[in-house]
Amino acid sequence: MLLEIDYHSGVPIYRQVMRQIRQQIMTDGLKEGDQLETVRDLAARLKVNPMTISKAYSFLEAENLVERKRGVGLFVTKVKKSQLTQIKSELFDNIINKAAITAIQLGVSEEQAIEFFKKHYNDYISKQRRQK
Amino acid sequence: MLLEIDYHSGVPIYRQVMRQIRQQIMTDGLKEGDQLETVRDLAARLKVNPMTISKAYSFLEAENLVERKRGVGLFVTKVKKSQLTQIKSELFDNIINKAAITAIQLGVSEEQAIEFFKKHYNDYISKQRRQK
DNA sequence: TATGGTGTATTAAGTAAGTAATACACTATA
DNA sequence: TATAGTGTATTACTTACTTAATACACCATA
Repeated sequence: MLLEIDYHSGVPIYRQVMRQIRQQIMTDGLKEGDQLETVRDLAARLKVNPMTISKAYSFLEAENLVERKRGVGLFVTKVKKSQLTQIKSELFDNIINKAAITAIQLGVSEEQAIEFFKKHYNDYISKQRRQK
Repeated sequence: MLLEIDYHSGVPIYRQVMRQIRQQIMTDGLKEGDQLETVRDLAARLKVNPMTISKAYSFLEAENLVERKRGVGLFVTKVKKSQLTQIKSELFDNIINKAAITAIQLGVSEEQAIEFFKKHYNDYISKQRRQK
C-alpha cells in the first residue's frame, strides 16, 4: 500500500497514517475483508515504532473501519454499503455545516456562497486531471 | 463586552477570546477605533492571568485587527472596508475550499453538495430567528 | 505443544502548548 | 516629575501529546 509520510510537517505520524488509510477505505482502494499491512511491517517500512502504527490502527478501529484479530492481523470491517455511505455523509455534513455557518456569520449570501463552492469544486477537479 | 469562556472544553482560553473578539469586529459589534477591554480588567473578569489575554490580543494584532499603544491600551484597527471584506473573503474561501475538496474525495456530486449547503444555510438562519 | 507470526499493555523520554508569577517598560497627566 | 494606568518580557510550572523500548498475550498450525 502506498503511504506517504512527511516526518517534518509537524502532523503526527499516526494521524498521517490514519488519514491515508481511511481515505483508501472510503474510496474503495481497500475493500471489505482486506487485511491491512502488518503493524511490524508497516512500522519497519516507515522506520517508526510499532506502537505508532498500532495507535493509528486503534483509532481506525474506534471509527469502526477496521477490526482486529489479535494474533492474526487487522482487516477492513465488513460494513454494509449503506453504513459506509452514512459515515461519508456525516463527514461531509459536518464540514458543509461549518461552511454554511461561517457564510452566515460573515454575511455572505447563499448565492455568493454557492458561486464560491462551484469555483473551488471545479478548480480542484481540473487540478486532479492535470496531475494524471 | 460579552465573552463566554468554557474552561473545560479543552479549547485554549486565549483562542476562545480571540475568536469571539474577531467575530465582534467582523460583525461591527466592535468598530474602528474602539478601545478593547484592558488586559488586566479582562483577565480579572475571566479569572485568568493577564498574559493569557495579552497573548490573545497579540494574535489579533498579527491579523491586523487591533493595534497596541503601549501604556495606553489596545484599539480596533482603522481598516478600510475593502480590507475587512478581503479578510472575510479569505476566511470564507478557506473553509469553502475544504468543503469542496471533501465533497470530491467522498464522491459527492456538485448538485448534492449544493443541496446540503442550502439545507444547512437555511436551517441555521431559522435557528437564529427562533432564538430572538 | 512448540514456534513464529500477529497485536498490545506498560512505562518512560522528549517536546510543545497553555497558563501563571514576577518584575519591568511605556504613557498620560496632575 | 511622580503616579497610576496601560501592556510586556522573562521565566517556569503543568499538562498533554507523540513516540519509543520492552516485555507480554494471542492465534494458527506444523
